[in-house]
Amino acid sequence: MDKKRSDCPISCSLDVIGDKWSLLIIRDVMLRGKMSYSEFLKSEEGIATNILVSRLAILEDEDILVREVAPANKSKYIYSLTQKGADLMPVIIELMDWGAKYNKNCPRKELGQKIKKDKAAVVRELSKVLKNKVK
Amino acid sequence: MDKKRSDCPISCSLDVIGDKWSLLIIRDVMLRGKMSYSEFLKSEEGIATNILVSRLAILEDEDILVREVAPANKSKYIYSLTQKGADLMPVIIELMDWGAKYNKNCPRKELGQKIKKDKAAVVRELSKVLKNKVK
DNA sequence: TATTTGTACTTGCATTTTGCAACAACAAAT
DNA sequence: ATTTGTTGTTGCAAAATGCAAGTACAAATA
Repeated sequence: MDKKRSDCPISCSLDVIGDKWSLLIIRDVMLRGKMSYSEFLKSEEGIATNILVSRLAILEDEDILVREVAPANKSKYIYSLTQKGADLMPVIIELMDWGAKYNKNCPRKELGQKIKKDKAAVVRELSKVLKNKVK
Repeated sequence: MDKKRSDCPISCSLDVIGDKWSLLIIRDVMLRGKMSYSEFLKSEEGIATNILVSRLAILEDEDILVREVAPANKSKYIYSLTQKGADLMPVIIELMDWGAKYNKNCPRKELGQKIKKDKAAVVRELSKVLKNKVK
């Protein structure tokens, strides 16, 4: 890890995930069931290959993601959330809520609607789901 | 604003505040009562002057902060949160909680303890407080 | 067996952002 | 008249990002 700018917990969090890409990878794993390099590459935002490699390495190094060889295909890797990674879920949910509220071109889909109606319930349910997937 | 990478609300949020500095400025205004360029400069993370100027301009442009001439001193500016800026509070709280949970050198202070005990209450109370300060 | 496809990268280079240090404009205070 | 405080600007170096092409190697296909 880079050296920290301060001991403020917000600053510490941003030291790790304060960029335009890391949380999109987390989103893909957490909410879209994506698990591999090639799936992340396909996301509509269009991350570059070198950035993706670099971010995956950082996220693994920070114990946010875990990398394992795919059982079905030895030349494939599978990325999963750790508990630390899963604990970013509320951050993701809040970013989604704020983004949907202030961007006209971001229509709320099922999850967005549910968040607007009862955010706490969404967080509770997702927390349960993720707990069973965590590595 | 830059052009958006996608219509995903998370991606849209990160387009605006997905960097290492913006949310620290918001933190200073939201939680530390800071209101001016020179106060932001003093924060322990040590933001550079050109970055600070650039971020303040973006945050103002995005209607997250409002800049006004200080009543007491015409050569001073005062930055305040808009409702859109204040609505970032839950994001900040979640980042604080996550950062405190996973960084040993980030001891929870009063607010951190309160968040750990009853996050929803903190969000509710802060939301009330901020509503009275919003420009 | 030879070739193609899929998957996960690496490399090189241009562009953009960040970091650092010094300097500038201007009002208020001394 | 000079100093201090406040909000910047400028120049340059370093780091991060973006883009395009190439590589390594296992699995699938012909």
